[in-house]
Amino acid sequence: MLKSERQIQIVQQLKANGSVRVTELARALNVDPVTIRRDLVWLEKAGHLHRVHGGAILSSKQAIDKQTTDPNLVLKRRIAEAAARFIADRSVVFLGPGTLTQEIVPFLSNYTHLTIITNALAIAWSAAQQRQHTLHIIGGQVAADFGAYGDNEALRRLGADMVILEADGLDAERGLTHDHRDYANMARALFSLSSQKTVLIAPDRLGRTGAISIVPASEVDALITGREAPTPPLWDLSELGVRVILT
Amino acid sequence: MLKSERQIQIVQQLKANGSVRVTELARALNVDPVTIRRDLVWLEKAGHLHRVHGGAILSSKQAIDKQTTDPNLVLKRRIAEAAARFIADRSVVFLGPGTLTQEIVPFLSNYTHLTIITNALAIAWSAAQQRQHTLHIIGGQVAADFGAYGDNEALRRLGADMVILEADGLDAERGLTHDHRDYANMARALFSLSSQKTVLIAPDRLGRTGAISIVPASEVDALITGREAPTPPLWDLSELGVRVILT
DNA sequence: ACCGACTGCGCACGATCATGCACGATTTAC
DNA sequence: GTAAATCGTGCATGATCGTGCGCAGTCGGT
Repeated sequence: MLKSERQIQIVQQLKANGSVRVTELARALNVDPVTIRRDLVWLEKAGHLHRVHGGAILSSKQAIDKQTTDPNLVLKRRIAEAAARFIADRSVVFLGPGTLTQEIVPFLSNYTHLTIITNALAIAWSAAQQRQHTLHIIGGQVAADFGAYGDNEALRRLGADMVILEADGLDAERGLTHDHRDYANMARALFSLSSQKTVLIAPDRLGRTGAISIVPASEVDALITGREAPTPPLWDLSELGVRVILT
Repeated sequence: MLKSERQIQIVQQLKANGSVRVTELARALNVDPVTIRRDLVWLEKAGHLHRVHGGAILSSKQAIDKQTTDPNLVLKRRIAEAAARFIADRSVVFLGPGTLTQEIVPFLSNYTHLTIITNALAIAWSAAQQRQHTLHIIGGQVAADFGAYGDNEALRRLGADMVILEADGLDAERGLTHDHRDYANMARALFSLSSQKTVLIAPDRLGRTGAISIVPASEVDALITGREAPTPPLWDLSELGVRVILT
């Protein structure tokens, strides 16, 4: 059994019962208790549970999570976790606004130090809870709809090892697209921050064309999406030099 | 049963019945009374209940507990509400970082429209929940200790009808002071945003002198503090042209 | 194909924690 | 005032935890 599969099992059982025990999990999943403990340590850092002696219980934040009735949250977390693994420790990373990128933040608590730059208020707020990192915010007017802001002038002196953005569409002809004009313009400017451009996209948006073009598909270095993605567009993208990560 | 589960059970039963008895809990949860007692000790330290002979009852603080753990919050809210009344509707207001200024935000929900500028992450986050206002953020590196940031260059093109900051000390000789050097320097720059400078200060800090000077007392236009403030320094300040509001 | 770096996992060991029992001190009830 | 209930605390014991170490599988590069 894969580590990630096992951890999903743990979280599921936790949500079903409200608590889990190390010994029971070890017996049920047929692994050593120490492995379960390591899983719990990881899951606690990611904010999925609260560890106690003998097992783990739902974290207080988790209770709120149940309220957010986003059915895609599991998928979003999956993509976000894959994106987090893509980030090198001690590097400088830019996180753009969006619900997908936002889910990356909890997975960054395991890193010893990162320099996080963002223009998304929600990301800044959650990243600020992790004290070990350096956080930079790009100022400007906060847009009511996607809670981000952008002051193009403020970007000029900034750079990053990698830029992570999300998009509404990606196909070989029209390239990376978004349905919102302001977002597309901002994304275009943000991509100039780094030569390493990583894009998160929901699997059902692949092959779809959004309203406004951002950049040609060939400029995207890495694409992270779910394994439900349809194969035809993936082929085209790989030929354009886009590294595709399915998760 | 996990220790934490048992404690949750205890708290739930306590909230349901208003009181719990050690012997009953011990029998119901199938553990030794001494274990229950230890749980109660722990829960009392955590503020969840109040121990009495034979069991435990709801702590009197319990009702207030939902609101806060900060004993000064009532005072802070009082000062913040007075400050909010000072803000004119449809105006441009700058809110500096701090726990006092932060409490202003909830009182702004009744205004039809404000333009809020801030460099405090916590304030930005809570202000963003009120969609009717325009929110500007000043970018820069987020300081770990007071969660604010400041890029002096970004301030140049900004202006506001009023600036609201808080301070650690204010007296006639040394003027407005703060214990934190970075905050003091930032506050000095922020005051340049507006000719209307309003300062919030805890009443026990009046007449006290903080580590670093910000501006002379005469530059402060309005001072908002609690009615517990000692009279001697207030007199001096009034003579310097500072409008003093007690609440 | 080979090989070094990396990762996941199990085992072992000393440290820590949770719990029950015992016994003297304290409180409560009548 | 006295007896019973309850409490605090030291101690023993078993369960659980943290961590160093070694082994096996994986992956990218030569």
